[in-house]
Amino acid sequence: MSYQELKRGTAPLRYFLCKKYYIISLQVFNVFIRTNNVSIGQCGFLCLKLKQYPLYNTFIIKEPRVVDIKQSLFSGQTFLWNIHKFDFDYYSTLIDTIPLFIRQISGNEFKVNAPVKEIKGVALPQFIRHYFSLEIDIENVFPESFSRLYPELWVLLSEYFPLRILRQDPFETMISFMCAQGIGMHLIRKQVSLLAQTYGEKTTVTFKGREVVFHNFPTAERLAAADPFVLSRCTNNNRLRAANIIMAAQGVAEGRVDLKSLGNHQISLSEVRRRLAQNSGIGFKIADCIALFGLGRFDAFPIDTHVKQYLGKWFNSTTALRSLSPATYLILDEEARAFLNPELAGYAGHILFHCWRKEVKKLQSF
DNA sequence: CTCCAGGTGGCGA
DNA sequence: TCGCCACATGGA
Repeated sequence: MSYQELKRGTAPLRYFLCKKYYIISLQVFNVFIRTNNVSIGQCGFLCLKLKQYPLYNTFIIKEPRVVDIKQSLFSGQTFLWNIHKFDFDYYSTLIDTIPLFIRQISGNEFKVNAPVKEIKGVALPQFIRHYFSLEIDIENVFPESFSRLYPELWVLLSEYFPLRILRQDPFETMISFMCAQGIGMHLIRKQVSLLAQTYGEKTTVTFKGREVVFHNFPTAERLAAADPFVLSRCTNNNRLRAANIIMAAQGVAEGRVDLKSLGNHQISLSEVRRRLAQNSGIGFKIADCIALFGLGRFDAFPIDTHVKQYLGKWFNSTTALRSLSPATYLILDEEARAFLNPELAGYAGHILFHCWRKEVKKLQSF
């Protein structure tokens, strides 16, 4: 099959529901797999666990392209990489599954299907639109004046406009970001993964004749009843973090922490932040992350070490030179809202965040 | 060996 | 309010 033939063929988005998980079988974005410089076929189906872990809080939709599978898996630049990355990091079974997919694609089972009618349009099921926040238009994310005020930055940023912020489960987001304090992404992912494996319900799914094992993210009740010492094996042996997670889970399980009501956009952002930060182990930054990724509050603007850095470098904030105390945090938050659209400050901030990490810091991990 | 990773909270000046 | 420090591990 020639490359041109492959390029013409795309398949509709298909999806199906397995318990809490959506597994998407997709060929939508005209992604092609290529190994050793030889195209072996269109990516027939990438198994994407749609309801993935909150640290993977972004998703990039790019134009049709050919990707080198090895390069894309490890260079971290492409849409395809992101999909694989979800699966590879968390499910060893899927590490075996992907090569299997490739074999199937390269064999007789591969078929070219009908073209996709809509990718960003209404043809996509509503939950997909919602999950990928497809209703957010990049035109509104940055104020009109932004490209005039920061022309060089604008060029860098444009590469990141297809980035979507995912609307994820609030509890899962809360616990996951509690694991994300002052350590690298590698360890953060490991912790979340261990929590799921240790306390999450096991689900076996038959997919294309193969058994695929998933672990649901643990329920609040399950974590609330956990032993701190045992749970600390999942939190980098950090007893304090383990205890905080258990207390937070107890709060949710007992209804003291009502994440659902916090999702009400009538409540002011500062009130959401205040209530979340009442939990031990949750400061302003984690609270804003929960709001942004778990509560769909795209106005929430989490400030971490990277954000602080780009506020100083790109926007000449002298406040960013100070240490990140709660007081400094609030000032930086105000400053950022002055040159961003306050309603979507967090959405813009996340685009800036990834642009900073990749283009300036040259970090590989998403 | 040192420094830094998508922080938080406790402490003393 | 502000500057340190512990918390814990691992990769560069």
